[in-house]
Amino acid sequence: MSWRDLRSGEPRPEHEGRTVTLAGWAARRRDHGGLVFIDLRDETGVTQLVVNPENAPEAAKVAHGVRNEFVLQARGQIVRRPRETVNPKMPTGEVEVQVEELTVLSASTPLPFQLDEENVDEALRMKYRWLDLRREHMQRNIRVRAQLVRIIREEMEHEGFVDIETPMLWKPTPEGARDFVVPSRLQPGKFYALPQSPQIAKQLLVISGFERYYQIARCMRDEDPRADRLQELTQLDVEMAFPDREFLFALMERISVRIWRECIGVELSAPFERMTYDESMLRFGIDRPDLRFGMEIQEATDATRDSEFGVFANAQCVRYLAVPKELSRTEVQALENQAKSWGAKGLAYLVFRKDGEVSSPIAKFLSPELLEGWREPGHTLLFVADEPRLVAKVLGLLRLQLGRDLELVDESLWKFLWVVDMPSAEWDEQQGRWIAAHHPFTRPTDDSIDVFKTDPGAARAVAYDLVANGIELAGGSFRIHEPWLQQQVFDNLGIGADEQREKFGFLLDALAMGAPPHGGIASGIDRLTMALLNEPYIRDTQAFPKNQVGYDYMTDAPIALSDEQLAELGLGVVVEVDAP
RNA sequence: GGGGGCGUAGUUCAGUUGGUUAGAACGCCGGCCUGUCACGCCGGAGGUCGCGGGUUCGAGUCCCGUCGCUCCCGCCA
Repeated sequence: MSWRDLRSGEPRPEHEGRTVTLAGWAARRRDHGGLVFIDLRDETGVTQLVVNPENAPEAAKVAHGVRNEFVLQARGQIVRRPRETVNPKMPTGEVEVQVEELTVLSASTPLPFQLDEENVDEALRMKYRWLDLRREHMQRNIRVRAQLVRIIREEMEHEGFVDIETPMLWKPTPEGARDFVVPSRLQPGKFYALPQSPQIAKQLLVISGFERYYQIARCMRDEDPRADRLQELTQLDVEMAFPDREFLFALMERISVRIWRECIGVELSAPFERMTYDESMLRFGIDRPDLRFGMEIQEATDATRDSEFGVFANAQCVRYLAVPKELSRTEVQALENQAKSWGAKGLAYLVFRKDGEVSSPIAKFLSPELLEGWREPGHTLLFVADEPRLVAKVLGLLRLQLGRDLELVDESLWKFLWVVDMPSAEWDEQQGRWIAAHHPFTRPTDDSIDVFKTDPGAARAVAYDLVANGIELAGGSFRIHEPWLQQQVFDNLGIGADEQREKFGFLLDALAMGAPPHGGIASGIDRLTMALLNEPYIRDTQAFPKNQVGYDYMTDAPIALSDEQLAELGLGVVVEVDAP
């Protein structure tokens, strides 16, 4: 049977006189005792039903009993509304349906929250996600996400990339993020891992002769979620043989331009700007700079080397932000607390007041020439003195926070850029060793291969990130295709020969059997949607997200397993935890 | 693991210096209503103020603890 021959967003004056059947949800009922109006909603829009007891007494009886979110089917005639009752606010506002038959296809209990309510507690929204998703805002997010994936697929297919699925059950790897592990019934006591990314699989596919691979891939990482990152994510995963960085950049730029144009009607200018990692860290204190506002980090290490202020004179690095506001002591105090929570030991400041005065507890330690050089009336200089990486981090975070708080950010802008010449390795404070900055398969630049031995921090990789408005949208690299080089990089990272064999033997074997030069890029679909729609929370780009501790309000997952299930898997639970 | 914020009807919130029976709006229930579109009008139900302890004649309010959520740092190759 046919449920409807017209959808709720469609009725127009040209349909006048047609008898149609509509079906959808009762968004709102206005019951006048006699006449009843019902706004019928489906995914295409809303149409007003009018039920008149004089014409349709049975339908009127049904209509009186309709409540919010009942699912209805209505048969009736499309009529032009009397001129004074036209509703210009709705696309179908010139017409309405005079209902002859009204059927309740499905009732609804009273709702835990109203669909048009704002600021509803997120836990409640998640518990009743099927209601939450009915809201216009969420419908838009999920649909735009689908649209963006469609554009990506079109572009990838157009360039001859082949869509290949890779396993969800893979080998646990201690490098990188924590794995979600999966026990095995047929192999008791052994475990798979859910993929953090299809990184090795896609390299193997290119080695297999699929010169251009792509996948819209699900990835899982057992790390703490944030507003902009979740344990489960979806990424566009790309790999190609005989890689060409310019080709990959142009491809991603083409995809970005189409997405911004077709989804939100914004025209991006490509090619995107490029900036080296070092420059980004120096000027913005972060590897994904937000270029929508200035207030760049300023260098003061040499200038303060001989100052009488011991903190400056003795510090490895002194840098500052020139904040375009005379901050109060209270404001500076709050910022200092913030800075301390990020690891700074303190926050020195100079306020250049508009009246020409300088107010600062440290001014007396600084030479008049220095102060004159910095003088900028109406500004507050915020200094951090420490080792360079910490200085960059703290000032970078302060810059972002002040950019938001002082509304320095021009929200109308879209500032895309490529960050290039990424470092090869990073010092891991906790482990006390160098670890791969991107991943251990990333290709060092030719002259970095030897540099690593003497100065690991200076070694660069053929790696790049795509950044928009301070959000990392994509990241990729060229990979190592020579077994000897891969072994050497493993060596450099302190992964011994036995460990290499045990964890990555299959990769080393594959590299030894005709592996072409290859490289690629990956782009988080959730993050992309978030950036595109200016959504503050990445959760609202997924249909069924989990909360900050990985809990699913709707299904109650994760749950404890029964003793039988555990026994079958050969598992025992050591730590008893209460259900959330 | 650490720091900040929040927790009061179904929902969103208010609740003064600690002081009568904890309020409003929306939603829900009943009644009236034939041109509304956030329909309107009348009436009603609905609360362990997250939980536990303390101070006090008296605690939603103050103190301590705890739980939960959220934002951030760590972590996220």
